[in-house]
Amino acid sequence: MSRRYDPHAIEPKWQDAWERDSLYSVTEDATKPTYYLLEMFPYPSGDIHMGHVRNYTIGDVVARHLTMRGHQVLHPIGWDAFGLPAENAAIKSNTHPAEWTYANIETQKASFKRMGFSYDWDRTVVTCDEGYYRWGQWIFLKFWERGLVERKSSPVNWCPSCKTVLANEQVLGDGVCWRCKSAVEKRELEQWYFKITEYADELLNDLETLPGWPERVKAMQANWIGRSEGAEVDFTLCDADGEPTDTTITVFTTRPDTLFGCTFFLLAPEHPLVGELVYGTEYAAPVLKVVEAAAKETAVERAMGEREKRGAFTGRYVVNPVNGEKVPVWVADYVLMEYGTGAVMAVPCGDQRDFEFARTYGLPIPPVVLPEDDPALETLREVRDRQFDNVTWECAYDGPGIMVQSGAFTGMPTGKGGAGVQAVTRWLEDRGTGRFSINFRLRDWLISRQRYWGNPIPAVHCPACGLVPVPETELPVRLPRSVDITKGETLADHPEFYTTTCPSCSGPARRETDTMDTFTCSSWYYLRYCDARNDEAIWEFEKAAYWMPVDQYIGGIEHAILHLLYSRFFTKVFRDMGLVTFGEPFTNLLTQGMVKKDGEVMSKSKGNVVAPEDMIAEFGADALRAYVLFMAPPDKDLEWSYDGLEGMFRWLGRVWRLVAEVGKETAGGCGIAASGDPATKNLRRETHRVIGKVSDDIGRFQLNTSIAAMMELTNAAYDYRKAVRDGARDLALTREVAETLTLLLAPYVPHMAEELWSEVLGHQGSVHRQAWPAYDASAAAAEEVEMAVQVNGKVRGRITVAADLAEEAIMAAAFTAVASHLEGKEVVKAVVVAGKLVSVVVK
RNA sequence: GCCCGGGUGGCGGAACAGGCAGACGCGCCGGUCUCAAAAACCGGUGGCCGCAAGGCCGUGCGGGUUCGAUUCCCGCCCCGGGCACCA
Repeated sequence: MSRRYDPHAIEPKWQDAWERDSLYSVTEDATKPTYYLLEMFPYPSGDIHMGHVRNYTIGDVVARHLTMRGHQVLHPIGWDAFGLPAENAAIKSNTHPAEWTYANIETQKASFKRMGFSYDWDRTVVTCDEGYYRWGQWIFLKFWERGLVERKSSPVNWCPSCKTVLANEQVLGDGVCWRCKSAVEKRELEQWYFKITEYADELLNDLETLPGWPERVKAMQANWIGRSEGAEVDFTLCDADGEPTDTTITVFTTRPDTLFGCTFFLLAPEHPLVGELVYGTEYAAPVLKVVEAAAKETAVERAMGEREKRGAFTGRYVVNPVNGEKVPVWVADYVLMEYGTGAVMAVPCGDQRDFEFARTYGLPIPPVVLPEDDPALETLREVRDRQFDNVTWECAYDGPGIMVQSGAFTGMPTGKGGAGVQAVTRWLEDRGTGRFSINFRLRDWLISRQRYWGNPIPAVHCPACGLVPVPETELPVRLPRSVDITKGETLADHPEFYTTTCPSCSGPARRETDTMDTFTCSSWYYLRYCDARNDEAIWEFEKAAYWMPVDQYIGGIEHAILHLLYSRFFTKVFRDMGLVTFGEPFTNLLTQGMVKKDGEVMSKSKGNVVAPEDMIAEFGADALRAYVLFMAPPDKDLEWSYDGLEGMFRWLGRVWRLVAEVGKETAGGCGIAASGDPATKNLRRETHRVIGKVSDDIGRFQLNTSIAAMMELTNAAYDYRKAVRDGARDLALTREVAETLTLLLAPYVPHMAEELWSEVLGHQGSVHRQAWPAYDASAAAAEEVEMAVQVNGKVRGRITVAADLAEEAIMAAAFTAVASHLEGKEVVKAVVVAGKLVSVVVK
């Protein structure tokens, strides 16, 4: 054993030993409580960065801790290995995406082992392995059987840089691609969809069943799903002469109570009726100008939010079902085809956008809802028919109020979800011209991608039979290796791939050449870990039932919607298929903060990257692990500091020397000791206080304070050595403290703890197979406590009293301690807070 | 505009349930050892006043509740993130 702490000597040694002994492989064991701890699996980008180090270290500490606590802990890892970066890298370096990907996986795997992570390597999944992606295709077929797959044409997001379409979730708020950040364009294309909207209600409602998720993430998902209650209202379209036709146009509104204030009607520029309405009329030119301007607009421009509204009159009218009034139909660029029906009833007095539009184009703004304190209410309260056509307001009013100029509903209180809303909806339902309705912002998930390095969609286009699923028995549809991505080829360039016969009629047919969104691969990997090597089924029901749901999931906030929403959707479908019995995959979620340098995220372009490898080379993996945990609570961002890492290494050196000295001291046995002196008592108490603190803190993910507590125990042990000279020490206690500290440290600095346990303290068997130190509350309890004495809120003295002293006696001692401050004053009140302080109020 | 976070020493951060603000670490200052340095160790370290004992101020700002507020309530300011022409 070397005298100094030398991580470079001990870390690789133990990493090899753990691998040799398969120390972290687990199987189902009905006698133990289970715990499934999962960190989001990485994309194999090559080198690991500090974000990985932090994410996986947090998980590793918790996994190791729970194992020592007697749990059967599933702690797997794998690679989210399909995706565009592999294609881009392949083009750059003239290799094949597969080669690049598998080489990177090896590099990353080596880095993870070098960090000492306790993964069950036998369960590794790699999503681009045939044995994995075939089950992804199987899922696609099962979804299809259940009516959850659809191929349809609609306006979609197109990333010109990635040369593929994107799902709505994959376009960031400012209208750019989530991966490459280039501006996304709109294109009308036929694509494959998963009908996630069928689960919209459940995805929203079940958020309430997830108390272990951060509020922030739940709020973001709820926001994204965007449920609105309201009504559908049918407006009858008039012909060119203004006579009603058989055609109705339906709108969705959250405020049917304001229908009487509808003075114009709007269609989205992309609305299919627009061309037909203006064809061959004098209105065609100005309307088409608006349509074309909107079409040219990029998603970035659209995402800018409220801008100048543009529109044009179509020359046509619709009939308002509540009052039979004919209102003009306009095309307006602020109406979205993607939301609701692409048509809107405009109520300028109650909607700010309609208000601005009306002011721009000189359309009337009659008031239909007035706030209780509006002076105009007096004259309008009883007025059923429209008398006032134009408010003088500066902006629309959408708050609660009284309905006016609203026929039979006049005088009724109303507002969002108010009585008026319900009354008008019922009225419409009775006449068949409207109905209660719920609308979601969430759109179906566009899953097809026009790229090579992904999971092929198992479908065939047959000229006779249409779209035909590939039979289950023919899975997998293999992704051919021969595609030359460096020439920009995709599956659509490979006749040997797409030429096929129809599974239904055996006639010539064309295989689908799109691949699936990589988010489909990551939506079920956590289930596959439960039975990763199964070739007969996606997983064995009992094995998934044994481990799932994931007890603790750890990953980045960037997946607050994307991966986490998709996975929840998949799990609900699996439940409906009978593959699992639960509807939520992740019971608890921790979103870890970013690692920053100089206040900014580490990135190559900013040139502020700190390479984990360099830090390991200098201080070892253990110091790096402990450091990233110590510098901030896991969910907060942390600011990297080299000096801080050095300080961590220093502390580990101190622990090393302490345990080494104790090891030497107690090598020949602990003999008799049992001194009852205060220093010894104090150290014993401190030891148990720290056991309690570290145990609690891990449970709360306060890993930074748990390390601080271990530092305090180290300091206390050194204080004891200073206070009690060689030969006089309680060796049994000294040994107990050293062993306790080693056990507490084991999850954090697994190599050092292993070396101390076996080589320095001379135990048999891995420290990681030992039981977590037992916390003894009575041992941690102090016999005497120091209490502060406050006079009028200021600390004026201190008393040290027996912990169980009666309140009157404490009070008496306190009065004595602050006698000078009480002189000549009258005590008005005195409060004793056990173990903390005495508060005296004087006059 | 709406919804979440957050604002505490020179820095990262503590304070679990309203109870002594600043744990722990970094940095800095002083010291021991050394020819010197590194390492290690010892002591100090919120601000102001004071030789000292001690006193006053102090958790973004302004109020409030309370014996007592970083913590609870009301009203603001600033920073970060998410969503946003969603009818």
